[in-house]
Amino acid sequence: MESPSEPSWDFYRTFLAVLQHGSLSAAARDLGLTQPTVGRHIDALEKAVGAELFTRSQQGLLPTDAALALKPYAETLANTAAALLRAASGSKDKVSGTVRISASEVIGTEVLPAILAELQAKYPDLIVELSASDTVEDLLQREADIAVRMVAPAQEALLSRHIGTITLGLFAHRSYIERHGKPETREALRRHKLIGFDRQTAYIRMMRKRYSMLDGVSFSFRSDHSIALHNALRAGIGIGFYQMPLARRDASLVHLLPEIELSLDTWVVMHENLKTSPRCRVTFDALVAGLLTYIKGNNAEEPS
Amino acid sequence: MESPSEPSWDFYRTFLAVLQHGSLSAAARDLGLTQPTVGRHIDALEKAVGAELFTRSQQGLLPTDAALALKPYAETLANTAAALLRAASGSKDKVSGTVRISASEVIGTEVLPAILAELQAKYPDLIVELSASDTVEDLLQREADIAVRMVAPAQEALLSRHIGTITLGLFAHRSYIERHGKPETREALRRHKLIGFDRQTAYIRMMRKRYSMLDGVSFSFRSDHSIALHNALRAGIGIGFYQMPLARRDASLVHLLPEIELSLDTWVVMHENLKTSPRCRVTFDALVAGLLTYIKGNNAEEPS
DNA sequence: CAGATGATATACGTAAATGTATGGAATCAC
DNA sequence: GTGATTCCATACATTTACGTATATCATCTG
Repeated sequence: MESPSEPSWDFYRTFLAVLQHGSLSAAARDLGLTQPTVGRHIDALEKAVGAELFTRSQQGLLPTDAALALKPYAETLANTAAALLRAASGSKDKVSGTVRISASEVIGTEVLPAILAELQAKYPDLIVELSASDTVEDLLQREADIAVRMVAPAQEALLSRHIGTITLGLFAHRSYIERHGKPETREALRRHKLIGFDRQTAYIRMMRKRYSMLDGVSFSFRSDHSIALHNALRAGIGIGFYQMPLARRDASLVHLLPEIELSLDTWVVMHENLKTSPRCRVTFDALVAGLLTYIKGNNAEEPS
Repeated sequence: MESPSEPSWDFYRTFLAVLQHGSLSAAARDLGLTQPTVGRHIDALEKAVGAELFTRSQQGLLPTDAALALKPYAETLANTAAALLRAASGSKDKVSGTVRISASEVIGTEVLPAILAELQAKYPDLIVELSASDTVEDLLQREADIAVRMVAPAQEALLSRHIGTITLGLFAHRSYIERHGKPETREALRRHKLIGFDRQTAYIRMMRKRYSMLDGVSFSFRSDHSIALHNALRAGIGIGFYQMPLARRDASLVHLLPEIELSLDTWVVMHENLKTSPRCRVTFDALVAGLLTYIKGNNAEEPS
């Protein structure tokens, strides 16, 4: 069926490693191979697809357009291979093996650890991989098994559970208020230091839409890193949005202008095929339960 | 990073072949390997994932539950690898290489060949793979590059072009009318032989919804194969739905009860990443243009 | 019931893929 | 500028993986 015989699938793995590391040697180190072997793999793949994939130089390999065009396919292969191994890990009946979770930076770093700690205490053989990033990972491409999402799951073949809305309010650290005073009106905000987003990822663009009420306001501290923003706020650099349930845990944070409120609708999503897997099922349920109790903190209003 | 080193990706290919063919020997023939090699691959993979994948017997290998659970992953790998090779085929500027098209059986067998013949006459280096099936192939999983769909494309990351609606009417072959007479009312239909669908695939389920107006009617000839239905109708077995533009080509088909009409909304869909590929671009445009002229046949009503 | 066919498993020689070692060229540090 | 580092390329040795051949068993065929 194939004309001269399909190239080895291992070549794709090597190809991706070279693409990611930028050199034969670095790729070889990562793969546990040697540099000549990696070079041979690339040679063979180039001959198989009939195109130059890299322009060789002594400080590394520069990918050609053809190589960049193939990159997403190679990434899908890697994701799928990893997902296959995850699916194979652990036994069919017991809760064991690896499950990979994707969540936003804030949720992943501030909220999930406690939930997952409890889960792992209950199931000692369960291995959790947590990807805390504001770039949405694709469940259909098996980049993760379970995701906590702030956007409604549009795709079919995904099993999703609606959690509710996480409310965000304006907060500042006590030390900031002591130094700069407390803004009592929306207009007063313009005279304060505001903390906000920098780069535009898909996730942040969605956030910005909800922030539109403050369009005129300019941020004096920007970062595309949610955690950096959180730390800046807690360090007293300025005023920014903060998840209410999180703020309730930290008495040194002051709630400002309580009438300003944003809400993030939240879902837990899993690939349908995984619902028969005990470890995924159990993790899914734990995330749903944990996030529900987390959200409960929204209802109790904090006195300023 | 990996504990003892990831298994070779080639093992997954071998694994899938064994799963599909049901024996080491058959898989070996398909892959261009030998039976001992395939056996070693399976052994190695079983050891790597730590689970039995097949129960060996002398008349073949029976997949275990674990193997079946891994099958979809292996299939995705195969699809992606094939898509990568397709993407790599041909040069960047010229229209050459392979493009894989998915369409329904009727469209794929009756309509597309003419369109694609013209396309290939224009671009002799273009290789077309046509999958004519009523099971929807997933573009996100790279099972095909371009698809002709009868459902609105919900998923993002897909570039789609709306074609319009294909109208279907009730038809019978002239020979059938001569033998059984021509039904003039909807009630009269109950005394006639009707041709319709059998099994329920996702595609057919969607069709059935549109057929609901005829729910009470029972089909006297059923098949899950659209082409078989077409041929049965043309052979004078009975009355069935037929795409109007197709019926206009065959003078021996008689249009019955013209007030009964169904419509299939039609799209041409392609993965967004492929829009820079000349061969996909050109094929996409040709399909859009060809289907638009095909649909034009709807407007001119045929005298019964 | 005998023979053909097709399946897995094992033994063994060979070819292919990998690793080791070395050379040469570019970049960086001091 | 000189030494250290990092990279790719090449030559050579070795291990690994593959194919061939064969044995054995089950099933289908006449």
